[in-house]
Amino acid sequence: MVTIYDLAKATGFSAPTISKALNGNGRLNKQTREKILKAAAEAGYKPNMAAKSLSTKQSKLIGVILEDVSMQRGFEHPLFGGLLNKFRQEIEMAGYDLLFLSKHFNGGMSYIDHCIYRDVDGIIVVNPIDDDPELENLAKSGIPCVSTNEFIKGVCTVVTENYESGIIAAHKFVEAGHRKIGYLSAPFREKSPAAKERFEGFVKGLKDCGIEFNQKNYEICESWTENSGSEGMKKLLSHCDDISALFVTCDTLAFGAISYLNEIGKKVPDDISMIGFDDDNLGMHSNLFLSTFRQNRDKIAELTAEMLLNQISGIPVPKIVRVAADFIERSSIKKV
Amino acid sequence: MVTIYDLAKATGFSAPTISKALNGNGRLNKQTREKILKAAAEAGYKPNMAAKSLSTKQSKLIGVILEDVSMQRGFEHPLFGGLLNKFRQEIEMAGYDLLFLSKHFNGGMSYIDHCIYRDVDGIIVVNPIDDDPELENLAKSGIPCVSTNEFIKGVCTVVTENYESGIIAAHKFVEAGHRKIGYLSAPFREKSPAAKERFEGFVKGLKDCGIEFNQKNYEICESWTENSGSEGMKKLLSHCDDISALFVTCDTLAFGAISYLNEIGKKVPDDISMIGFDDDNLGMHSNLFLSTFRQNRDKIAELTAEMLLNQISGIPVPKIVRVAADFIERSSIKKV
DNA sequence: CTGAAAGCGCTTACAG
DNA sequence: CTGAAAGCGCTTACAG
Repeated sequence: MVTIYDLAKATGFSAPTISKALNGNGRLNKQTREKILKAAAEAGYKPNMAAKSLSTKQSKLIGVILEDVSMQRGFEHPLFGGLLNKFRQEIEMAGYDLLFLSKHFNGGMSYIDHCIYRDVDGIIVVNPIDDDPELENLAKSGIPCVSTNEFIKGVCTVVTENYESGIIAAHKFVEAGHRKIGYLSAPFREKSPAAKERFEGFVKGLKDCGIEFNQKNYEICESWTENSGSEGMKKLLSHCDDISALFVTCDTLAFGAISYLNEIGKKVPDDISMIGFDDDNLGMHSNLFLSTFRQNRDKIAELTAEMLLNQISGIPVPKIVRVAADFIERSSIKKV
Repeated sequence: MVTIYDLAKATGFSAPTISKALNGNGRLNKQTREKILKAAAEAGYKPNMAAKSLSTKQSKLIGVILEDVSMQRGFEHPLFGGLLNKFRQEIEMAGYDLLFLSKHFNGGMSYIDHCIYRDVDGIIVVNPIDDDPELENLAKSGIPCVSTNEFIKGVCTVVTENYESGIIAAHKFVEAGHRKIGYLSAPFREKSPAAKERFEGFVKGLKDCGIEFNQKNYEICESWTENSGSEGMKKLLSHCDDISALFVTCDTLAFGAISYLNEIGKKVPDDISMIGFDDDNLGMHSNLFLSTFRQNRDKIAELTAEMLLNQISGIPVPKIVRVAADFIERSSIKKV
């Protein structure tokens, strides 16, 4: 391992001068800089991050909170995996590495302790545990923090245009001639606006078309899993109108609903049209038939990275940024 | 931020003594230790990893190489995501964090440079770029290293029992009465034994049953994607016997093959029985009908973590450990 | 059992 | 433009 002292000896300059040359900051004679850079390259000098970190108080580490409690798929989650891939690319270009924050670390550290321990420069909350009280503490800790699709007090966030998507879904159904329309919802959560906003947008969209949403045609599933989609569908059918179309908060639930419908001999879209949300990979093999919304993972990741990096640099950032979802039309909507 | 010097001042002991108490190493008076620990807890002392790392030369960081070139799904890859979830849990209990190694870091660092920069204590190669020359350099670097399902010179590895699985697949088909059997393969790669071993096991399995595998019934796809599965299937059908059963190296290819078969009006398993490999999430919504093998992600992750941690501690580890895959019988095999 | 000294590799003011 | 001094927070021999 070659250090700046080796370079100092080799070039005849002092350690601080080597440091300046390497980091490109401060005034320095052009020739001096070049000589040092050349020596560094020849010697195969690699900076040591621990030393840098200790003296600068910057770890160049971004903490990630990704607790996939709702779907239990961890890295395999349909949205989070893709989002994180892109986010990682973005921050890597700026010299940052990802560090997954954990509560189970080293026999039960809190997120904050983990952050302090590793001196993370910033945090991205991709998917936390519902209403985890630790999150607001994180926000208060002063560590730059940004979330995706999650409202946390004091934390700026990038959120999909759920409301607008709901409106679009309603219009799609109405345009296809549907009038008796149902809604199968994921559970509402205070901090995660998806379920609520999609529903409200949907009701608004129907209203735009002169249709009052009928509460009889509404049901909330117990969680975000496929199974609860099946059960929710069963419950919904037990009290709803003879609906010809159904909007479902997410594809996972939609697939569960479809399974149940198939069980009782009903087909999508012949008997009931359907729109989901997420463009879940799981759907790729239903012969890509479920119309759905695809959250713009790349855009969300880019904006999140930008906002976090700006915060770290002390540049003010907006509290909320919205990103449109793309409607993906496939064959689950029947014209009537 | 409270440091060991603060604790030294508060308790009247010296910094080295504080350090000993905190780390539980070296001889120390029991009361002294207790007094210091109590003071540390009261003051809310958190160790600083950068400082620790600088003086001990241990970062408590495990580098991860995960370049999903073949399927391009990154974190969303069917096997790697799950494997990494579990691996992360294991090493976190030992106080290690994950650090994703990248070639694009900071404008193009090599893996090794990234490792040196962050001083990683060990490396797990989950899925590298095919025949990346950098890998052998990593092995030579002396940093403890372990791979999964990948043969790299000088690196110990945990591999699924591909050969044995191939045998099982053959037996399943034969037991169901099939005689004219085909094989649709992923491309062979020198370092990744999956495709080759599965095929060889399959041929052996047929032989066990007195059936000589007919090379006419064999085709290799161009990559691991669904599309190439469709194309491979098309090619296979252009020259094979009237096969009634087909083993496919992986589910992704199998799904592509099924798509093509459906296109030309053939059904699985009515017209052709099929077994895949991976228990890919993608399959969950084909109503879970494709029989397949599921690699034991948890076991692989546990063993990988154990081997890496042992290596870091200087404990010798075996070169290769094999883990059985579970055959998952669903409804894609028709009795004839 | 405990502490004084030195060091890990780098950077930050501050002089000159 | 360049360097001497000190410091980041912790640990490692080595004395005593």
